[in-house]
Amino acid sequence: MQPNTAAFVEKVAVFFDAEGFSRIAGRVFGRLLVSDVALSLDELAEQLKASKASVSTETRLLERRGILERVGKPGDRKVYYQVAAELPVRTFELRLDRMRRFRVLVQEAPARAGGGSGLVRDRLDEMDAAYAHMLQALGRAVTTWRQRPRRRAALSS
Amino acid sequence: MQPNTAAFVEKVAVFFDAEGFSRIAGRVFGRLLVSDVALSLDELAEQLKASKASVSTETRLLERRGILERVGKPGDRKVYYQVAAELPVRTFELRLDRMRRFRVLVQEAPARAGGGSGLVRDRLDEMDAAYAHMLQALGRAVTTWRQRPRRRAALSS
DNA sequence: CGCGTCGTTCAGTATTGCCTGAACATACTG
DNA sequence: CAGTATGTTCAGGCAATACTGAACGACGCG
Repeated sequence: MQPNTAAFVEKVAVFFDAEGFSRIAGRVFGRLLVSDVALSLDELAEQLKASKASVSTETRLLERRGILERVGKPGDRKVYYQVAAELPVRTFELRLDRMRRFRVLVQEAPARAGGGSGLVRDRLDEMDAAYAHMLQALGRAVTTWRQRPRRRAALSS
Repeated sequence: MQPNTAAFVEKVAVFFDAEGFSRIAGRVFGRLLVSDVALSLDELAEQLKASKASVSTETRLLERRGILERVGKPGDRKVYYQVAAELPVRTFELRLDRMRRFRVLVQEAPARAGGGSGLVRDRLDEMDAAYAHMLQALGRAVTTWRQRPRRRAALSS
């Protein structure tokens, strides 16, 4: 692996770290982001200097979140990982999910659910309205991106 | 502090935890979110059963991020904290920042900066375009929210 | 000035959770 | 069916860091 690539991978790793992921998860993602071929567990473990155990755990986590995909090769028992086809959309949906989860937290706040009125109530209502506004805008943006006009793409099937 | 409130505070705390903040930072924010008066360091420390040292550190962190505000009371030397006035806007701006930071990471990826072409290059270009699209939409949404028509608000000065 | 109040800083501890090696499960191969 | 390759799970070590108590500094008041 080129030193340039290694540096990039590490940057992605610290970013993921700050986002609540493990560092190895970030390395795996970063590595696959700049790979033009799918990589096996062993390849990832070796290139990232991490144990196969960690790589196995983290790849499955990332796969569950729709960030990675497993692919097979004919006549090969190994599992290969690559970045998800709809990666950008997927990452935005993950962000949307986080926002939605926080919104329900606000909605279920006792000061709000319990009726009543006052400063706190108003504040929470405003938060909720703001989240409604932003979530709608974000959802629409994802949709328009999905439907964006594309250059003639290579057929994949 | 009511048990309901304590439960809410704790929920916010675990959410913040997952977002990379410390748990106490989450507790402070959660508590202030449902308080109709600004709270002092000592009050926060006591109610959250945390040391004044931690609360001091975390409040200053949250203040630096524009999530909290310090306010004073006439004839009182203490510092009181409350949730920022423009809280919703601020939280979205923080999310925007994170996205922007990741975008520059992608833009500076060696496989992209180094010219060339191919699958990886296309993927990174697509990521960048997607981020451009989403960031623009988000920025617009924040603006429209800022300019939203409001009910007659109580004058604050 | 001296004293009490308040906030910050810092070294040390405790806890969390990341990461790993080794054992285990499963599936293929000859 | 034995042997091998591959992926997963798990207990334990270890590094990072969250949190605290105590010392410190600053400020205002009498």
